Amino acid sequence: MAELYIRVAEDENEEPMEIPSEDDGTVLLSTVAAQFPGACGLRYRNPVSQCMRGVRLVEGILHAPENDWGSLVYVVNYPKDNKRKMDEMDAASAVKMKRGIEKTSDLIILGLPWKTSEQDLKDYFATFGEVIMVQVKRDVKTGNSKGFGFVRFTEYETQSKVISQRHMIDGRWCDCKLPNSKVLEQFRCPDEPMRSRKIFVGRCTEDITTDELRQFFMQYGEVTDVFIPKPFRAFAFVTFADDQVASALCGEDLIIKGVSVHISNAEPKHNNINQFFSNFPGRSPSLAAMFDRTQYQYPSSHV
DNA sequence: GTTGAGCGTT
Repeated sequence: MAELYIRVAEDENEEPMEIPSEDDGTVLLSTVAAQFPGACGLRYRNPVSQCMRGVRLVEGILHAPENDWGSLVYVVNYPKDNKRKMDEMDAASAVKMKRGIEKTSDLIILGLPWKTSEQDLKDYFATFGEVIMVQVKRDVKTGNSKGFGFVRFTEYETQSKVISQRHMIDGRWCDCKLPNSKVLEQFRCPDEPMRSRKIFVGRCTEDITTDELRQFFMQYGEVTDVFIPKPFRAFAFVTFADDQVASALCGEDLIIKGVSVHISNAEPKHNNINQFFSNFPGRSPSLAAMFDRTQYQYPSSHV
């Protein structure tokens, strides 16, 4: 079935290097990157059409075309360009390309019946468009639903439609909204440099390993470190070679192994507007947003 | 074993 090694080169005309595959026939992007630092994927020339084709990449795992790598030579992709050395602007724009102009967010679903399951949610919301994540928040001890959950769609249009109306789910009216955390982030200045190469990955589940985090985040840029505190505390740190990659990811919700993790600055504890305003019951998002903006009118050297 | 406004085990 699967070959032990596949042939990979920086360029179609260069001498290929043999790279080992996994037992299931897939190839880890990290294995490719071990030989070609900064690699973010593979492509190959389709012998029939003579066009270049991309190799499927899912969460750091490269999948053989038609279940067989064959003896083709696979060419390494680098972020944005074929250039091994990307400049700083390219690093940031490569990430921005990935998230698009109108990015989708997790939506909070309020008012769920206690009995509603994740499958129920998926079945219901799939009638609006492709669903990539659903969660029902539960009591960790009892497993009982807390009556709210989250959903994420592929298409921004689907998200807009879902927000615009009420939803009858299992006999109760429910509301879908942007979570408060997102409302504040909307006003975050995306070009504000962070100067840190390290990101905080919140809402991790215990089954996500350092290897999986590394393989997942490699698609955005070269990963130099992954740290998961022990004992388990539901978060991790990932460090990139390039601070602009880290900066561009901040505020994102990314889906790893079906769970929505939240990316933020790695050292926000003392300077977190979100937490500051969450101390006020009846807090005003617009007030928070104004405060947020004033933060960015000052040079960040004193922060 | 209950409940019905909220905000996701930093």
